[in-house]
Amino acid sequence: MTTARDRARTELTAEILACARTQLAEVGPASLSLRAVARDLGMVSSAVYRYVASRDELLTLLLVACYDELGVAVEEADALLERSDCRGRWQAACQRIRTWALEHPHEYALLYGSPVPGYQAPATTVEPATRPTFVLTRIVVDAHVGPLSTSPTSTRVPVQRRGEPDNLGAARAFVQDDYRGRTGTEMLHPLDDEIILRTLMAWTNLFGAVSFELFGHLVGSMADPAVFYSDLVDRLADSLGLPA
Amino acid sequence: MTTARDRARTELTAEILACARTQLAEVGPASLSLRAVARDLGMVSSAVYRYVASRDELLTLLLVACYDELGVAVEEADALLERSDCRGRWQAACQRIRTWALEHPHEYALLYGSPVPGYQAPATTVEPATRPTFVLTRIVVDAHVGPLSTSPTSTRVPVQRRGEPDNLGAARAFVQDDYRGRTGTEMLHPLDDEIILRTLMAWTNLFGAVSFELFGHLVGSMADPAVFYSDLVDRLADSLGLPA
DNA sequence: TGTACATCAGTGAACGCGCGTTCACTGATGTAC
DNA sequence: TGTACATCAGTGAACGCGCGTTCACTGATGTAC
Repeated sequence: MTTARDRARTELTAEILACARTQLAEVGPASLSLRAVARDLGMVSSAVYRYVASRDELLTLLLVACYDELGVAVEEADALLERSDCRGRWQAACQRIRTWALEHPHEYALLYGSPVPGYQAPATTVEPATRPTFVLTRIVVDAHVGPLSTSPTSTRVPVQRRGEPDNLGAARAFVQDDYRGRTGTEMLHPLDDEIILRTLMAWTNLFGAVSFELFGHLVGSMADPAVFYSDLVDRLADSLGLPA
Repeated sequence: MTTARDRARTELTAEILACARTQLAEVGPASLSLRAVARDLGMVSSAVYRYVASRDELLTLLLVACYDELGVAVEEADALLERSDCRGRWQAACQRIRTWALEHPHEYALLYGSPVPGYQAPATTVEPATRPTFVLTRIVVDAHVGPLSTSPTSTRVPVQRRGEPDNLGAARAFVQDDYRGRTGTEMLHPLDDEIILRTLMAWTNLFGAVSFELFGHLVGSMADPAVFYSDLVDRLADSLGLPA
């Protein structure tokens, strides 16, 4: 049975998180303070400890919340397009990453900027962190080996050569696990290592470009970062073999 | 005339900077404190103000020092190879960026991570910041339009089309200014916009990959980030048309 | 339905710590005659 | 060369601020008989 206390508790926990989100958006992750959150909510600082064990736990909650928010945003952008329109989906997802970052610079910095000093993210954050990335990989999978693919066997030369240590095993397993989880079946033929590698390159390039723009490194190098980013997204789509 | 006071002053200023560098390397930019520097040097905290106007000025000095250090490291790595060996130089420069970052994670975070809360970098830092990047662009210039180039006219289609706003003007001007500064002459024919754009993409990709590795985002995606990075560097060299 | 007890939210004070910056002062190092 | 003055390095105390976390306590909300 859910009592009034229970309801108040879940409500206040939510309020604390919301207030911390506002804080984060205003001052950034490093300056986030439990006391400030308490002040904003009109409580005494020690009262917050009824809801959150420590500042680090609050940071963890924020980390998860932000990864989820970005993940949802990218998923929704992807879902607006026809499933078969892989290039459109790619563009939408990539653009959403950038717009979300520009709308939430401090949150983006928490997720993809320098680690917060003295804070170690626990394992809880690993799964939410994969969420935005999986949207990208799914689009690539759909284009190449998914139900949408018209070219079941790839003509590209895999990067993985006999005798070389397997550097991409983890990424391959990730993609396959996700596919199994979504479809309930195994992938008919695995994604080329060549495509996996290009996806990883595209992934680092996208976030690298967004970080550079957000952290001010593109100033003086180009007139409009948006134009550069769109170009980048298209060229990455080309390199990933996404049909136009 | 240089008095004993003068010598002591320049020495102590250097010691303060060195101590701040050590501090930075240990605790990161956000936790850097004037008082801690003073403590380490055995002075009282207010004494530091004889040498440095404020914490922000100290941060600026560090920013410049680190950009210079990385710049020198990359320049030296580049200089070890034959000037005509553009691909080798590219590999050496790119690898040096990564190794420097791994050796100096907190310094790298100061340069390329989240902005320090409450700190605005002044214009003084702009020029040192270009130093590592220029090494990369010079290699590309040498390969395409410099004295080493054997193909004076490019066959690539420029990105810039009539009627489109000129997004890469700043980058083009930068490259030309640098060339003029180095050689005293104008470039015979300008670098293709296509190549400029690819250089910018490569640039964001390199630092994106290094940041992702350093900030923990590659964990679980690959076995060995070094292998991935080497692969990335080679592929970028390909895309930039650097001869093998 | 009413009473006795247990649970828990929130208070207020305190601990111990750190920070950047200012300011009046001492004493040593320089400079000008 | 010696004296009078100016410059400047470094001291020590203080201001005012913020932080995370603990703890004994009050009072309201729940629960069990």
